[in-house]
Amino acid sequence: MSAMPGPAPSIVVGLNAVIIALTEGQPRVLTVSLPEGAPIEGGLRGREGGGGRLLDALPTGPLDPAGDRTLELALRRWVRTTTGLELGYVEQLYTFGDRFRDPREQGGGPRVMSVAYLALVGESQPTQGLAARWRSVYRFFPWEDWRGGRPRLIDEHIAPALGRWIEAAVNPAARHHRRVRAAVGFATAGGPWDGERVLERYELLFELGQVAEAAREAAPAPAGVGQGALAAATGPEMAFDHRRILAAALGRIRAKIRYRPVIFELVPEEFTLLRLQQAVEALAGVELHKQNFRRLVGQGGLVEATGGLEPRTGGRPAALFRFRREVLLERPAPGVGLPASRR
Amino acid sequence: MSAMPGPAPSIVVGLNAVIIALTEGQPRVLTVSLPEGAPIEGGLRGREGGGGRLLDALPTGPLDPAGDRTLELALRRWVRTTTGLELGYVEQLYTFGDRFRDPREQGGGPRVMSVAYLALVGESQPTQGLAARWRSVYRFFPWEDWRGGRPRLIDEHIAPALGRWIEAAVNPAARHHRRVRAAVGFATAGGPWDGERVLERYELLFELGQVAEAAREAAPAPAGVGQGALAAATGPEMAFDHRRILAAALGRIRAKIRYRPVIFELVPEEFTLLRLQQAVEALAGVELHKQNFRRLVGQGGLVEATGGLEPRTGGRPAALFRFRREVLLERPAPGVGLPASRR
DNA sequence: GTTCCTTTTGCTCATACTGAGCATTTCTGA
DNA sequence: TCAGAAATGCTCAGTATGAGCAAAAGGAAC
Repeated sequence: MSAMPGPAPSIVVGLNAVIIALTEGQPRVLTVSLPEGAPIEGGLRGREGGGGRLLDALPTGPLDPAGDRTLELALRRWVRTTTGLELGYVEQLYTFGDRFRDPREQGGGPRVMSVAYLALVGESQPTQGLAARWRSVYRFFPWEDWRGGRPRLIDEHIAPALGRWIEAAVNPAARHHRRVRAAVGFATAGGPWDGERVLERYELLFELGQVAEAAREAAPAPAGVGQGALAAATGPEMAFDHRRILAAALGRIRAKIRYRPVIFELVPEEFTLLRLQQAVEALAGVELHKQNFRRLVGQGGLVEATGGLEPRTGGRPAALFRFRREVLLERPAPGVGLPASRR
Repeated sequence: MSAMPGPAPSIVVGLNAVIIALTEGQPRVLTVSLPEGAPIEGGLRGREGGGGRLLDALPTGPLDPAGDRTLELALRRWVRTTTGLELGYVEQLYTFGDRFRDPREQGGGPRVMSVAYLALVGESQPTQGLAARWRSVYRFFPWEDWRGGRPRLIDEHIAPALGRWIEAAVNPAARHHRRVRAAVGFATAGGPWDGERVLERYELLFELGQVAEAAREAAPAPAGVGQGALAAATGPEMAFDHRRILAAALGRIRAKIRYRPVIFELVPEEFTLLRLQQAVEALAGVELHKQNFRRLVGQGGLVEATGGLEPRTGGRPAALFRFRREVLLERPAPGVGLPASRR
């Protein structure tokens, strides 16, 4: 294909962890700070070396071909040794292998592939160590949090940009295609908001030049907006394509909680129904009808009362519940198939 | 970790295609014949060289690091050039990277990773070329096809093996754990059959030593059953871990048709509702209630009548329908969320 | 202690969706 | 012309869902 100068091209494979926890009612992701321009592979590294700005990045580790028996075991071990975190639920998310996702490939560097994993850890896990920190997921996707109602950002910033983009199509067919993509992704045209299309929306914004990462592709600044203003509007950029990976992870979790009881990985052993509901709301990004949520998980056999009470609720004490594992035997797809949104 | 002799270990990355079509009411997968012991990477190859038996394998191609911009584009191109097939729907399935999935790794060969893709092609696509052939998917998973009722194989062969395996647990806790796995996977204990747990079931059978591939792991033949008898009961083996990959693909499709209109990728532009239903049934592996299926896709806005008629039905002519694309704008997850099974 | 506020919990009710089956229509072939 | 086959139309009970009212059970202020 394209002729590159330099040594024979090669492939490097890394493991990538999207580690999600829930604290203070916010979904959080474990990030590290990476100096701009650092290589994509190689360990959870702190603010070592490098000259550029510091960007948030997902922890990325090398894959030792002579190491663990499976990729998942390798990931678990590598996370344990570098952060001290013991991962609970782990699933493979996606493998990212676009060319030039590590810009050093331009200069003859290897093609860098990342096998990304999604991991959930209980909220009590300590942050321990290094330059790792828990960041709110919605910091990077402010348009995905509808818990306080439809985010202003959408009508004030995104919708106009979508409108300009639609109008700029080269012909009616392309315009129609763009209109459909905008409508499906961002629920313009009165359609429903689909919380699971996180990746689709991020990639659409990228194509529009409305996320800070887009400016890296040598594109001209989009219609009168600087990179700083972009970050202020649609969230800070992350290193490499890590925001894309995080978007894929959020979409995956949102889908998963509906048909697998993964939400229980993120709450303590015993919990009140309100806490459980808030956990679901935090991930789904929408508020739910309290009584119906209670009916759903209770009559659905997902939880059982422990008999205990949580006294300090500010009102009537709340009963404590635990996950009822037997549900796995009874229902094919036990999850919290979201009840009505609250507004 | 483990100390291997020989040169520094390295990693090889390949692309793997599970290409599914629907012909004669059967879901089919494109396979190639591979002499046992051939290397896992490198091209869709025919019956060239090698001395051993011929095994069915999934087409596997190399990844050129300096090639296409994305992995998906690389896959499309490679399939097009080697088979002439123009893929329609394509999605990344999973990345397989267990150690020793290519047995040559034992002798110092590289760790072989495969990024597997799931692709759907219309039924009219020609088989063209080489040693590629369309195989019935259920040839490899006879316990997954419930269209003629609960497969005999389950009660006559699998359930007894599960029973022995449960009893052989080392302690009560392990026994309970095994019992749960068996119940969830194979709907023993009266629970529901979950058509999407294809991979889980295959891996369980593998662990039981009840699929032919298990014998490759230097395990002793399981309680009085030879490898040939195994293949006759639970289907022929495939090369490497390709049957595992195919299992993952079948499970993924079964899940997907419920919430995305992918079934229309496998059916002609115009179709009768019975044909559409049979397509769904073929993939889901269960029979559906005809009138309710009709109601579901019709009132769900998934299809619209073209006005045409299909005369030779053996009875009253059937109306022709087409996929109604506008549904994407109206519903968040349009699919054929399966109506009641027929029996 | 009484009152107000807050939160949990219980319950109702209309509507939509699902599983199941009966009945009618419209063709082909004997 | 009649029997058979398949498509199509329709009903009906049971269940699930969206929405909201109301009682119960605590704490805090007075």
